[in-house]
Amino acid sequence: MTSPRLRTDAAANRARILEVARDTFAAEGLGVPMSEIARRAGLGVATLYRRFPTKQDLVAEAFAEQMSQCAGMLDAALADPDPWRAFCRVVTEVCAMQARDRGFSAAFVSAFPDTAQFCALRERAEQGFAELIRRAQDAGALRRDFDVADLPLVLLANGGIRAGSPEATANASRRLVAYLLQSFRAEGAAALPPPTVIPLDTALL
Amino acid sequence: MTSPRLRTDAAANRARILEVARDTFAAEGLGVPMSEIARRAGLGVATLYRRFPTKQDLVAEAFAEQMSQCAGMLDAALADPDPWRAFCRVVTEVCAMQARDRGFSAAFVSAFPDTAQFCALRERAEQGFAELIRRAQDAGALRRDFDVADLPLVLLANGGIRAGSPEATANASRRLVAYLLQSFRAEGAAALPPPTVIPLDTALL
DNA sequence: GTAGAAGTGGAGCATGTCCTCCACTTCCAT
DNA sequence: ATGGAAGTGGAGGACATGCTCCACTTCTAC
Repeated sequence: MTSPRLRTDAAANRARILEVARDTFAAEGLGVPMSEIARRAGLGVATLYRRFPTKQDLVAEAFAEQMSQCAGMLDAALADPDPWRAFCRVVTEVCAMQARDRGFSAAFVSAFPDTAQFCALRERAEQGFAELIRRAQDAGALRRDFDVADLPLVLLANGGIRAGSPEATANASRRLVAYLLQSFRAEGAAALPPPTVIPLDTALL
Repeated sequence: MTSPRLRTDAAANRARILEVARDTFAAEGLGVPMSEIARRAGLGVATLYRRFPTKQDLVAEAFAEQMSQCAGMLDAALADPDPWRAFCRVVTEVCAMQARDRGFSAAFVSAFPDTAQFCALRERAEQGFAELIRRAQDAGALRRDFDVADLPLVLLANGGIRAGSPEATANASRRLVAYLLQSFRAEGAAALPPPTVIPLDTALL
């Protein structure tokens, strides 16, 4: 991939850029200008663009780690013998991650429009989550009319939560997720309007 | 207020601007440039700025109607003898409005930072909603740990819902609200993380 | 040490948005 | 009808942001 190895100083700079980008995007969202990232990394803009030809590229690499972290969470949940707990864990953890990282969901749609790698990851996530749903429903814990499309719904809703401080946001998100998980239980389930497929690309501004 | 009355043609233009602005903001959000609004109204930008010195002013006036519509919904709900139905109605209707209008929630925080009129309206809405909560809780329909701060939470979450078409958005929003209302019922209420006060100004981008 | 490839910085281009300026046009009281 | 206040349009100033160009610096293989 990165065939010709970078000079040592360049490699260090590249790493610093990514580190700064991760922190900054997490704290302030994807709206931060490239020049600001460059400034914080103590570099010129040109350097930044030499490593990451476009802002999307930078965002994509900056969030790659969290991407696989998500996949890891799913695998862990799939290994859990208790289906309801597994389901809750995934929803809770993904939402917590989203609440922690301001740019996370935006990165999802803005940075990986249709790279093969991303599509594969998404495909796997969908199938894994569908499996979790099936198990939890078969165990009688999750309501029968819960739909795969309800996960994007939860993520969209959770993505809307933005309180003042990071802590406040995290708290608010936790409470929302707790509410939602209670309504996902099979017990008192009353009728619902039908689910809606949500096209990911138009979902987030 | 508008002491020196406008010339008839100017008044007509002003009205047209507001009409166009309402439609455009509702359909495409507040991101639409002023020049675009002017173009659609068949006017120059200067005219627009003469009537509404700043974009905020235009937004504020464009959404004033919906503002009072909200107040009306609250009054209607307060007149409802069934506390739970009243509570559900307010949540459902406000969320539906928000889902219908892309600029609605953004307008709330961006356009009325601290005009006296707006503060008064908000104050009244908060007190009215608190009253609805109290009644529904006293009737044993609404869970005891539901907090006033949960309304902003719902609005924030609902504001995050953006599917492709207006219809899809409306559907998705309806489903989310249905889920939430079920978890707000007193019956199966399990423990929740504590509520968080949400500073409105920082809430929406 | 040194040549030259690799890397760098900052000015600056292109674009988009809010808003202002001012020469021109339109309405209305007389 | 007409003078002048009220209204208007579009160019363009100010600013922000993604990205490029190119003269200059730094590293590293020899």
